[in-house]
Amino acid sequence: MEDHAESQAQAKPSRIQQRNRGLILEAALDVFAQHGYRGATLDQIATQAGLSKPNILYYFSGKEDIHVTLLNGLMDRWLAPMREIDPEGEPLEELLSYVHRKLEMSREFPRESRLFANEVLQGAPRMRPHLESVLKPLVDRTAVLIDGWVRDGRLAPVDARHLIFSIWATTQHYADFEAQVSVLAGQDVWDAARGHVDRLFRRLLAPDRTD
Amino acid sequence: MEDHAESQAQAKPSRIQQRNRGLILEAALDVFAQHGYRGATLDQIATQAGLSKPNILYYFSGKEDIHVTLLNGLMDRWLAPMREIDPEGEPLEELLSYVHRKLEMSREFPRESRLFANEVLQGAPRMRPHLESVLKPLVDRTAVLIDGWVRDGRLAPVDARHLIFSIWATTQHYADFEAQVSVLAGQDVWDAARGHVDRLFRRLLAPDRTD
DNA sequence: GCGATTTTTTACCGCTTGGTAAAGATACGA
DNA sequence: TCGTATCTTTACCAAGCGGTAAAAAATCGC
Repeated sequence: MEDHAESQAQAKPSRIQQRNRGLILEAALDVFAQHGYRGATLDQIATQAGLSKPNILYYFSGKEDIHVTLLNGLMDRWLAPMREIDPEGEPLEELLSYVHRKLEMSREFPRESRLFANEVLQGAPRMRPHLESVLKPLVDRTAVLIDGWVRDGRLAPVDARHLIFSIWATTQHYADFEAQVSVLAGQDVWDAARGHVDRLFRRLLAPDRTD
Repeated sequence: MEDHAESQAQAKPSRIQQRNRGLILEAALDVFAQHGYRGATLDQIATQAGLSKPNILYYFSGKEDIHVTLLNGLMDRWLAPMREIDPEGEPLEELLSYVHRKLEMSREFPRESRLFANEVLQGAPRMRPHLESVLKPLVDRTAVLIDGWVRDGRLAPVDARHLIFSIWATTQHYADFEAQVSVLAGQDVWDAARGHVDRLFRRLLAPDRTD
């Protein structure tokens, strides 16, 4: 317990600690995404991670700790596409790029999408503070940006917040409702999805040419 | 046990049976929609229904029985808006009416929406047969109808199946992700939502005037 | 190599879960 | 009113849950 820095939590996680915490979070992502918070069990997570249950509780203080660690850690990656919208860019292109980045995230990280979906579906009991403190400011800022673009006539009139909802809904749908989509869609789901959402939002947002 | 009709399951549910099965299903809808299948408990359902747990198991053979009864019973109501699309109607109006009916369902029956969302999110383990046998034929039929409209130039070109996904995604989003929407949206969410989705799909679907 | 620390395992615990047995209460037809 | 069928309650499990204590094992600084 001879810390160099006083009143500081343990500073340097060992190699083993890093590796095992990683294994646990990876396994927990799988299990939570598939069964939701209450449906997931520590035994499942432990088995999937290749560790024993008490060993997991050596690295995390409990089930909830694992869950919020996952959620908070994912938030940044999840919101990155929106942060990348360039206020100086061409409005239509910026928003369409955002749509495509979001769709790509659904394709590459469906578990993360389902983890959030599960949490929000159940009322976001463990994430609401984050929604208020992180998501809301970002959305507010983006909405102001979009409103400005609309006011300048560089985008067709649109409700910025509901536009954002639509983008989230349509893109995340392919990850969250994959069980349904796979029953109903043909092959090349993602190709068709890219073409469809591009067309959908292009037609919505392209300003009517009045020249 | 003196049945008139032989080899028939009990034909006439008594008043009490009807009432209590109804109470149970109503309570279970609440609980399942909020916590998902594994997160829900029979005790919660029993308390909410005002009955004892063993009494609930007198009317249903188990937790799963309640769940599939709910799901199957809801399927019809849930798919009704799509069935109401009139092949003889004006394409754009028919599809926009469908969108509005769907949005109205999200507003009026958010629990039902979340129940389905939970089930599909988890891979539709208890509903996949229904998806294949009921949902898929209906969607196939509707897609053929839409394809025809597009071929006749009465709708702008669109991938029928992905159009349907978009309609589901955008409208159900307001029910399924209400916890998020309520943090981010202003007042009059539903008014704004109606205007937004109408505009979104009108611009997507309205054929380009080439006269 | 050795003492101290970190990591892992074994053996549990109290509680909740879905579900059951069987007695008791209630409703109902004759 | 009485017997029978329906309904409800009480008292329980066995299994699974999240979590803990403490000893054993592995690791690491020296």
